[in-house]
Amino acid sequence: MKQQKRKQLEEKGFRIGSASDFLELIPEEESYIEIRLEISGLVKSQRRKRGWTQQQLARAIGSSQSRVAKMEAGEPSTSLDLMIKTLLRLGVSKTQIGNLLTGNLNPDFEPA
Amino acid sequence: MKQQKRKQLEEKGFRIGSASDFLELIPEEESYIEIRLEISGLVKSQRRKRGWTQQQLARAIGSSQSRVAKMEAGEPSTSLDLMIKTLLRLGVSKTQIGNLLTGNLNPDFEPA
DNA sequence: CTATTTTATGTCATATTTGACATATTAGAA
DNA sequence: TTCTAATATGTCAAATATGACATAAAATAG
Repeated sequence: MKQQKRKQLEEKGFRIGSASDFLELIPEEESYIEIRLEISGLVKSQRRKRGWTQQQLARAIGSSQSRVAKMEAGEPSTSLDLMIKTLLRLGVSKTQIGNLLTGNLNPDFEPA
Repeated sequence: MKQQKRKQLEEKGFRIGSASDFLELIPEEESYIEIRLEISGLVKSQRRKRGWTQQQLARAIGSSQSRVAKMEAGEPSTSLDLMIKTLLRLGVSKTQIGNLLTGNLNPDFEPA
């Protein structure tokens, strides 16, 4: 029942293309949403790691608590740009963000 | 003369914070722009690798040639979201995007 | 070189994102 | 439990991104 997943995403506000006959997400759409969710998840985990409230983080990036909540929920109303800026403000490096996407568990890993 | 760099970015449309006394970009702003430029650079190189014109790529993502040009130039008027969607449409994987950010030269590298 | 294709740049109406705010829900402590 | 801090959810005006279009500049043939 892929219909379920599709509905959930659309309720969240994602615009999903008509895709295949079985109404599955095409791989690109899956990957795109996956990337957003991983990034937003990192925002949440890093904020917590630093013991900050959403309110504190919001001030640090010149935004509001509700925006941070939406960002951490991966809502489509928040951009990857804002998420990346937020991660950087949290002290997360470009390399760490890269490692998140490659699936490497060690955030500070660097290839030879 | 960091002033120069700052001016160039502002002419391009980037909004730069007041930053330090020497009007340098704070590290986060540097990193953010760096990330955007690396991503946009990958769009350009991958499009070329596939022998596509900007017009062709534009059609593939439901956009326009001018938007692709701006994206490849890393102009602030184009979002990371659009760049990522574009890369995925070009067949670039999440892992490859990650490797770009970690600085790994081999796009298909995966850590043990 | 000239013609043709490709890419860059500027503008604009529309669409989406944004911070701010109110308020609901949840988590955690006493 | 009740009280309180934290987080989630909904709305909205302002800010920003977007596709489309025109046209300039640059690249590439021929």
